Amino acid sequence: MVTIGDVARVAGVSRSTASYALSGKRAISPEVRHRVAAAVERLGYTPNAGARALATSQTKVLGLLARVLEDEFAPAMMQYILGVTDGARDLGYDTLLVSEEDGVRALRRLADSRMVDGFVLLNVAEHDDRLPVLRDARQPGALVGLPADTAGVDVFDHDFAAVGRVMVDHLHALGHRELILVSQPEHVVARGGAYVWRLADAARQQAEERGITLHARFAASGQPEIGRELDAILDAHPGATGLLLNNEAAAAALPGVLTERGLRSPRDLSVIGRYSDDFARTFSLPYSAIDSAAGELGRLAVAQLVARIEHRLAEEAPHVVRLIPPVFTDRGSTAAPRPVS
Amino acid sequence: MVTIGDVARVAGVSRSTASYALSGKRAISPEVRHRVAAAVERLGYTPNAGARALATSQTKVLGLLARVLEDEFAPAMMQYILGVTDGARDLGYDTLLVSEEDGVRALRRLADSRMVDGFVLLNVAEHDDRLPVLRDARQPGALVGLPADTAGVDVFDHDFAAVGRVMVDHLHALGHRELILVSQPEHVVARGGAYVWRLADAARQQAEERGITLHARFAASGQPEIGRELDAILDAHPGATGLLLNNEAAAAALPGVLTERGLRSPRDLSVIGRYSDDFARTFSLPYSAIDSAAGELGRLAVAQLVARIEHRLAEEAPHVVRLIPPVFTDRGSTAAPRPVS
DNA sequence: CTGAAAGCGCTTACAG
DNA sequence: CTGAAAGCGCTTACAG
Repeated sequence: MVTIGDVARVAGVSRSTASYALSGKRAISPEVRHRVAAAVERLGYTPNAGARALATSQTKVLGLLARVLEDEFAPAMMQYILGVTDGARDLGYDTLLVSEEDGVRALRRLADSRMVDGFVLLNVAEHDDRLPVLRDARQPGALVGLPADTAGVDVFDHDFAAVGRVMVDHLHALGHRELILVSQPEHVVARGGAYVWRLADAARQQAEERGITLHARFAASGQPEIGRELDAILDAHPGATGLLLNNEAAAAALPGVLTERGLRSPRDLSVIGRYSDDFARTFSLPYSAIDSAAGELGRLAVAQLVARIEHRLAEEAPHVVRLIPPVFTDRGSTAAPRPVS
Repeated sequence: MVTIGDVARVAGVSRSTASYALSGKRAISPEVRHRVAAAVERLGYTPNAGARALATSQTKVLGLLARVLEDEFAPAMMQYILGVTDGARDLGYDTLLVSEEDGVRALRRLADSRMVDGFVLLNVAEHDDRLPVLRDARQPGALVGLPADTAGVDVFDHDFAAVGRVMVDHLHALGHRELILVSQPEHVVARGGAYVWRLADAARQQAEERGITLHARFAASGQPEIGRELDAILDAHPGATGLLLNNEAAAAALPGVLTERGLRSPRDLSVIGRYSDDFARTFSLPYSAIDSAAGELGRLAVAQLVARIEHRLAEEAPHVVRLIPPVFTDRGSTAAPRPVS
């Protein structure tokens, strides 16, 4: 293995000079700098990451803690992860991805062994058991997902409350007076998916303020249950003219359900979903939908985290809670309700 | 930070003894072993990963090189990644995930800086530019995806040729004599997705052997193009009674297309797809399909890689090329073709 | 502008 | 069964 000692010897300088020439941390004569650069080039030198980490207490690695809840659709996490890994690389960091069941253990292991300079937590729950450990760690952390207690961490998430309000307002403005909201399965919520509540509560409150009816329901995250459940939900609320879907599986199942019932959207039913353009395009989800870019959230979290790691933030800079606003993509699945016959 | 020196002092032994007590690499008196364990417990000691890596030349980290081709559906990669990260953890390794555009650079960086003990490459192309670099690296590598030249690496992939044969045979046995195969977009293939060819070639050959007709077509990876293209393809081959889909977007778009045309599966058209149960469930893909578990592939690759890293394989143990067989999931979308009227 | 030396926190021959 | 010491490959005060 070629070390900085080899570089120094070939360049005819001391190891410290070689090191400084590479880091640029002190003035070096142009002549020496070139000799060192040539030696590096000739020998194909790359610093040993472990040695550097030991000497500097910096690993240039970020820990990314993913978390797959039961019944959650894991692939949906990919966009967040790519946002983090790409964002990290742009800032000079690599990313250690951890998916193990026991996030607390993983966090402790990476923190205590000094494998990473900071953490990004994905899929953060309302009362996430990883948070106390993160606050104890010497490395800073940024979250994707809004917990109840945001002390000591930087937080980034979609503004789910705004999503709920936008959904309701959009249909209300078109003249709808009775809506159904289909959320993700209740036990996903129970496991910590507070975002489901944030959206539902805001929708309910907005409906109340507008003086319209909102039926809020949970539903399965896949076939065959979701098809039957949608049918039952539509049966139960024959007066509803608008359907809000916070559940990708429901959006995918709905076209078939409507066809079976002889219904068409938006003629018989206005529909607004919540899913990414990417999913809509690949899986033919045909409804107008609200989303905000997942990758952007990952990048934001990383940028803030790296700023803290590198102390480009004042030591006491307040932690941020940043909720990014929803974006509405119109696919023509909403219209004024049909006049009551 | 608490170091092994602290542990040694508290336990009243030398640092080497403390180290040996922890590693178990030499006999230690029970008494001393307990004192060391107690000290570790009391101080909350965890070895510094960088220091250990420097001393042992082992990082206990695997490099995972993902690669997202243009127009590929990134989330589909998630299952492979989770197979790798979970598999690695079970064997005592962490995973550094790299998604950067320039895989060659990334590979070189991780290899030369000694950040990882081995590599897993995802989405390996027929002539993958990362392979020469991997062969030059001192760390071993395992691939998910079958390249043209498999020298010096362990290879794991789906048996796409078998998938093609199974698809054709299944419909041939039911009495079909004219089939259509819809593959992924041609430029995905051009970028290295040789698996598309492997499936298509095998299907074509099998059709020939069976004496039946197979029309092979490429199609878009999403809406709105895919819907129109499916329509055009069906228009072009009115005599076809069976449809083979190596394209998730096509499977998602087909129900709507068939409904529009007043057709039903399997009555008017037998359909076999290729996608995971997970996708089928979440996105209401209704067709019988062939797949093999992506996560398993990731785990297999990691297991073999770790065996090499830890020299549990004879130094000259031949590299493996392992193709895992397809599994058919029947969703009732195939039947005998209707008698010609 | 440059060099000799100490130190980061481990592991592991070497010696007893 | 245990300890003193060297060494892994860097960086960075200290000295000139």
